[in-house]
This record gives sequence, structure tokens and C-alpha cells, in this order.
Amino acid sequence: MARTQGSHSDITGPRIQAAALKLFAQHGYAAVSMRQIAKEVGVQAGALYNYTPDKQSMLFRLMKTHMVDLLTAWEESESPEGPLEQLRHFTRFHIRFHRERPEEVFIAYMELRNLSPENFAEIEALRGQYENALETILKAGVEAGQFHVPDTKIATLAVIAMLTGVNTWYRAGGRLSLDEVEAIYWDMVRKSVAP
Amino acid sequence: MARTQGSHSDITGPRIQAAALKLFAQHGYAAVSMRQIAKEVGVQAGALYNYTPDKQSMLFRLMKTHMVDLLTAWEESESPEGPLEQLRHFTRFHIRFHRERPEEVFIAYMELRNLSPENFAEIEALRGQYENALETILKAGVEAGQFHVPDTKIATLAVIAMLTGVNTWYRAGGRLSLDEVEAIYWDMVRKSVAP
DNA sequence: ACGTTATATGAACATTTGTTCAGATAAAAG
DNA sequence: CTTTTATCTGAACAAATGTTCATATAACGT
Repeated sequence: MARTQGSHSDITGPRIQAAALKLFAQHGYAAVSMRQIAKEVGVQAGALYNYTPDKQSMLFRLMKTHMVDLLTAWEESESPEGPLEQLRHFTRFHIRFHRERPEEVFIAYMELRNLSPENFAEIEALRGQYENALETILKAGVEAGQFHVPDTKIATLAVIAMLTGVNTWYRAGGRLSLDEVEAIYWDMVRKSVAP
Repeated sequence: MARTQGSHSDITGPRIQAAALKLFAQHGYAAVSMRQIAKEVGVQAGALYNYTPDKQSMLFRLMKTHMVDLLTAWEESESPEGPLEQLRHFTRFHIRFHRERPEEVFIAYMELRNLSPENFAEIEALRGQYENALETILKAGVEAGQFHVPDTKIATLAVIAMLTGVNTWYRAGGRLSLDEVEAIYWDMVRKSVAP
């Protein structure tokens, strides 16, 4: 056999991406073989190389797409007036965006060490941009006297770590709705930077 | 050749543990081979099997030892009076303990999915015990009217996520001393659960 | 209908993987 | 010194790894 009926790169491509995403998130990049990904798609391993130069590029692509999506979504979101409202907006945005992409988030946090140095640097730069968005808000709030944090850089990382932690326990259909979760976290974030 | 001069299980055993710890933390469990571990120790791969039944047991042992050490250290630490002081004590303890064992912490968080179901359950139970320690403090504080948190379980996870995040950026000899870091985080934790 | 291009197969490759084991040597015990 | 026990080597195993490529067929453009 050779080319199969109905085969098309517009279909196979995304399916390969999706399979890699799922399997990397489930078992980890290093533990997943190209043959497993191919099997998930219903194709032979060799066919994957029509869509990626190598395995490592698949990982990088997933992570980069995720980070770019994150930054784009943030920039496109409506930013309210005033540091306090902006912080609230960031809190809601972060929880919601991350909750919608648990697999991408998991990979973006866990597989950094499997990136080549150049790829790693690129992802880290994007992450830095995102952190800057929050730090800018915190700095403005401190200057306006609405926040008190001993160190805006650390507060930024602390808040992000706290919010991202939602993904480790939240399950849809659980005890709490996403709205409730957002309210709870917003209460804690708001107070943690209060004067 | 066969048995080597000066060889002794009391020496080789710990060295294997240390090598596995270092390499698992650096490259991830799945990405590290038994031969790499053996090479780090200066021994052939076959010799490892005098100390572990298989690779997976090495991982489990590392994780279990870490979790038991954590719980033991917590139980042995002097607990002050009153929820607020206990929360402060927990904050300091958590940051310090985790800062002293970055490799163990990293592995304990990242390699859960590589455990067999039974092993996973055992580690998760230990983690649950530790989380309970904090939740107990929070509950007491809420009852005494000293804390306000919408949900003690979530607050527990949020605080732990925030504190463990220290490990992702703190480097000895950096801009801030460990004392300063503790003070900064304590400020945020205290306020986040304030009434 | 036909030529071109896109997309897959399936076999092959050199390496590497976790693990086993018989045999050899060192250390400890008698 | 001799025997027993502990510890390691080195070779071996089948299976799995990432990747390449000649080849075949489907889809598309004309």
C-alpha cells in the first residue's frame, strides 16, 4: 500500500499535533515514541516525517504555539481601568485560559528540559513576556499606593504559581464551578497584595 | 574482572541513589538509562541490580524517602501556639525544607505519572497527609476568627503551590537571602488568608 | 483522460533500551 | 590458610528507539 484513501495534510497534520499533545501530556515527552503517536493517528511512523523534521520539533511547536496563543489572547482581552481591576482581570483570564488547555499547560511546564538550548531560550522569553504583563500591573498598583508587595518580581511569580496550581486539582463537574473558583482565588490574590 | 577492590554495598548503594537522584532531576526519569546511572557511579549496568529490582523501584524509593522525610521533619519541628504563628511556622518550614532538596522536590512533582498505580497511590497518600497539616492550621484559624478563607481545601493547595514555586526561581547567592524570601512570602501568605 | 503532485506504506538501519546470568575476584568469617 | 559470602564484570538477549528512503497509490490540475 501507499497513499491511503481520503488522506490529506489538512486533516492528518492537526491529528498528529493532537495525538502528540495528548500523549506527551499523559506520559511525558521522553516516554512517548513516534510509533505510539503514529498509532494514535492511525498511520505508520514514517508518515510523521512529512509533518515534522524530528521529534523534538514536535515538542517545540506545541510549546511555542501555546505560549503565542497565551500572549495573543491576553493582548486581545479588554483591559479595564485601574490596577485593582486589572489584577482582577488578569486573575480571571489566567485561570480560565489555563483551565481550557490543561494538556498544553502541563507540557509547557514539564518538558522545558527536553528543549534544545535555543528552543528553550525562545520559550523562556515568551514566558517572561507574560510574567511582565502581571508585574506591570503590580508595579502600577504599588506606585498608586493601592498595593503593597515587598518585591514585585517575586509577587508576580508567587501569584502565577498560585493560579496555575488550579490545574492540579480542578476537574470539571466537581464540587465548585469555575466562577466560584475564580472568586475564591481572586479573594486570595487581592488580599495577598493588599496594603 | 569481577568484584573490584574496595567495593562495598554501604558505599555503592548510596552512590547509586545519589546518581539516580541527580540524573532523574536533570533529564527526567524516562530519559535516563540504567547505563547512564551506572556510568555516573563508575560501575557496570548489571551491578545496579544488586541494589534495585528494577528501574521503576529506584524512582519510587526516591520519592517515598522524600515524602517520609518531609512528614517526619514536620512532625519533629516545634509547633508554636495559635493559628497565626503556626501558619508562619509552616511557611518558613516549607520554604526551607524544599529549598534544601530541590532535586527531590522536582522529582516528586514531575515524575508521578511514571509510578505504577499502587506506588502512585502510596505517594499521593503521603502528600495528602502533608496537605492536611496545613489545612488543619487554616481550619483552626477560621474557627478562631483569625483567618478568612472561602474554602480551606483550596486555600491549602493555593498556599502550597505558591510556596513551592520558590524552587523555580530561587538560586543561592542571588539577589535575596533565604531569610528575605521567607519574609516576603510570609507577608503574602498572611495577607491572603486575612479576614 | 493524463500527467503531476501529495501523501502514505513498509522495510530497513544502526543504536539504545531494561534486564539476566554465569563466572570471576575481593572481602569477611572460620 | 581456607571456606564462604558479597560484589562486580562482561557478554548476551529480545525488544524498542528515531529516522531514512524507495516505492506505491490517491488526489488534483489541466
